[in-house]
Amino acid sequence: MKIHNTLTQQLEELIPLEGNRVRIYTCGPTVYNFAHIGNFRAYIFEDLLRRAIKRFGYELTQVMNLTDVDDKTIAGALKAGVPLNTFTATFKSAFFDDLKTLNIEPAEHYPAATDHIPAMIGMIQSLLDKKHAYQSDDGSIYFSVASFPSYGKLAHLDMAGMRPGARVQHDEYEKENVADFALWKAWDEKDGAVAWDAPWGRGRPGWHIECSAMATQYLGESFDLHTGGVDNIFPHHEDEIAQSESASGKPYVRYWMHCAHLVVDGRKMSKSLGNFYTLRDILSRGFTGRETRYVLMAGHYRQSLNFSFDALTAARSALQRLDEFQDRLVGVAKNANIEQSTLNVQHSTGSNSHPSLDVRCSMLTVECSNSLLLPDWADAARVKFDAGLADDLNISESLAALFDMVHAGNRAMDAKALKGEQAAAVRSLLASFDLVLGVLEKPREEIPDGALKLLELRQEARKAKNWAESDRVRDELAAQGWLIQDTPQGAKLKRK
RNA sequence: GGCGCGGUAGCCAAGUGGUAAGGCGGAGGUCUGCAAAACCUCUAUUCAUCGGUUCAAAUCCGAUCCGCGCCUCCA
Repeated sequence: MKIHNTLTQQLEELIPLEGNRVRIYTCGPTVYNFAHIGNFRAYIFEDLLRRAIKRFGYELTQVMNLTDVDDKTIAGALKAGVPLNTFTATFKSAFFDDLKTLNIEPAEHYPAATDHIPAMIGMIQSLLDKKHAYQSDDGSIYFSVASFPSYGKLAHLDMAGMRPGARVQHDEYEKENVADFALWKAWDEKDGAVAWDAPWGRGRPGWHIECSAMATQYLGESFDLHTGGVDNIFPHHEDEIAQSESASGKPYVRYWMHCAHLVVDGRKMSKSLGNFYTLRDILSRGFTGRETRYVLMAGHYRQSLNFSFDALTAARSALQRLDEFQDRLVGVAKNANIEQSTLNVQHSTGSNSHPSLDVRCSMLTVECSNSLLLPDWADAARVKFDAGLADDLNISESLAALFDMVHAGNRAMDAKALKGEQAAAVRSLLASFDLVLGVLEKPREEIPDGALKLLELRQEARKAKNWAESDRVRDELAAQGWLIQDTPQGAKLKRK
């Protein structure tokens, strides 16, 4: 599997530092508000990466941090008049709800910053001891960029050529160098009750230190992969490298991956611009998490994605086509009396399941036992699907493989050239694709008895060639939101 | 000013030297009592513009135009 490394600006083969396990740190949300779809673009990119890594046979440990102490969370808690942890708890919980809605697989660890203050203090102390950090007059601790010669290597910035701009805050006059960044912020009135005691004084951690400290605790001083949005490259990730490598004396991360921004109407979407949609906004307009996931996933992660409601509508159509195809496969398999259990051997159901090793193995076994049954076009799709993923998550190629397969499969079924066992094998292949895509599972639709009765009524009317009655019943069902789909195999109901 | 990304059909989007994937939309067709749904077929002689290299360029080189991001706490 090849991935684009921000550090080297090149495609590189992903090779874990230790054994078969990929250790990955993904920058998570600051829990001061509902996350917006731009945030979720990043989390879905990370989810796709995670699932692809697993598909290629690696084991994986993923950490996603929750930033629950910073200027914004403190300000939010103050405004709401509640303690910090009460304030952030709401948004932590909302975040996990949203992950479920988007069928994002849970990471192995979700450390919150406020639960790891001692680890941060330890790392800062080590940096002070090694003279990589200093205390300013107000008591804050700063990292000295001058003490880390390769500063700027990730963002490819030449610090010597950088000029102090107007954005440098007035209150940063205490720093030795404008590029120096806070490891620890001395307590300030605005912080209210939010403070911890450190050997050098009371205060709270700076932003970057939490990621370094928690990554080290859960993944070690050196690990494989670190991801985030492009806007994190500088200064956040650059600073993480500086402080982590200065503290440990070891290389911090081997591969860095960053996803491009999502834009709305061609403009950067950000909380500060206020032109953002939360997942809840999308849902309230009648779109589903599944459709949203499709849109956010379907573009290459290093390409900026222009979000639109038209794209959601297009995703709905594409997903319906995939659903039809699956239903059709099941129909063909059933006609050949392929056992239901074979058809159901499949993927992670729902967002909570960890496709554990067991599930994977059984999945692979099924795929193996079925692979001999796969028609050539399906096997070609499998090869192309994997080739796309292995090429720096070229999801477009993988999706093209999927749709090629749908097309070829429909043609084969039109020609009655697909045997029941083959249909079941193709269905299994789809299920294995969905271990990565997470969008193929059709939400189960319970059809109420009333609707089924009406459908029967219509069938009787049609048998009797009573077209007026048949059409009346059809209209009645339509009024209830049901579409009748007359197929050679009989009439089916479908939600409009 | 520095660094970086991008401009491919109505829309979205792959393709980094060998003659334009895929999705949505649209147009025809099949099926059907009629419809709908579904499926099938078709839908870019051309890749921002202009030059150059090459047997061969969307792909390489140069120039130009346009859009976007980062350059201190925003995924």
